Amino acid sequence: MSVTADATERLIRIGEVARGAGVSVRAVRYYEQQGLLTAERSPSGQRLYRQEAISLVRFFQQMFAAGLTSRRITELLPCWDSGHTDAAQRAMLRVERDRIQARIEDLEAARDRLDEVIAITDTHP
Amino acid sequence: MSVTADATERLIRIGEVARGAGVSVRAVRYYEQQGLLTAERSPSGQRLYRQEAISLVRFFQQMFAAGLTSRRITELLPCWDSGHTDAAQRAMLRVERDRIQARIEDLEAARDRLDEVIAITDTHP
DNA sequence: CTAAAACCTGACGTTAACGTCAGAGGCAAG
DNA sequence: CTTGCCTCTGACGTTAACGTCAGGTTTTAG
Repeated sequence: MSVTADATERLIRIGEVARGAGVSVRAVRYYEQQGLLTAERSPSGQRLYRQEAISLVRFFQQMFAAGLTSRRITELLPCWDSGHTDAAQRAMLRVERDRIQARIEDLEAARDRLDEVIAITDTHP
Repeated sequence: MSVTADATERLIRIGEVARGAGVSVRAVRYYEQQGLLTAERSPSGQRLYRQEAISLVRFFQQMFAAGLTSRRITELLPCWDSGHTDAAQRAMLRVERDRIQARIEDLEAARDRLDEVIAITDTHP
């Protein structure tokens, strides 16, 4: 599962990446601008992506949803872009994991709070 | 547990509310501006709050953390401000509860994703 | 009485992840 | 060849919950 380009791989344009991942074309360009995604260019200047880009964008969306910033994601990209990680990166991974876990617990508390209100308003309309 | 003011209740100023709830004074003023919180005024114009305001602000924070907007919170306030709720409000409560639940599941998926990466980078440094 | 601390009302600044618009070029079909 | 869709590069607009600063009044501690 090499990450390096295969000369025979079919390259796709930005619209196909966007549709495939369920985001806007603008978003894909934004990811490139933030250093999350790189693309080759056709002679005329159009961006050309490998298939992998689609799942990568989906992954970005998932991390965004989890509250990570594009900056943080950029810093953590080497962790699965290559097998090479240092201690600092592994530490950052755990920090983010724990941050997500904490947010989950906050949300569960909020949900339980709303459940109480719902129970009261249902019994007591 | 009436919500109406008790003439003998000790009123507090905005700073005490902010410290008590762990937010900024600016935030408390913002909540008033958004219609989340009301205050009496002293003759000189200073805001005076009942003790209840502190737990109310804490509750706002919890709902903000859960992704509710101040607008949504305003719409749902009658659900526990008074015992009087209509069907539309109870429906909104459930919509928000389900939204939170969905976010929890998204975050759990993101957390599990990071756990995988952590496992790999730990075994495979 | 005085100085510090707290409060007041505007009103502009911040941040992140895009949306949206303008103007111009590129590409497959008929 | 031209029609229609896709893509390009700027560059300004959006949103939510405040931060922050200015300039002035009020309350409190000593």
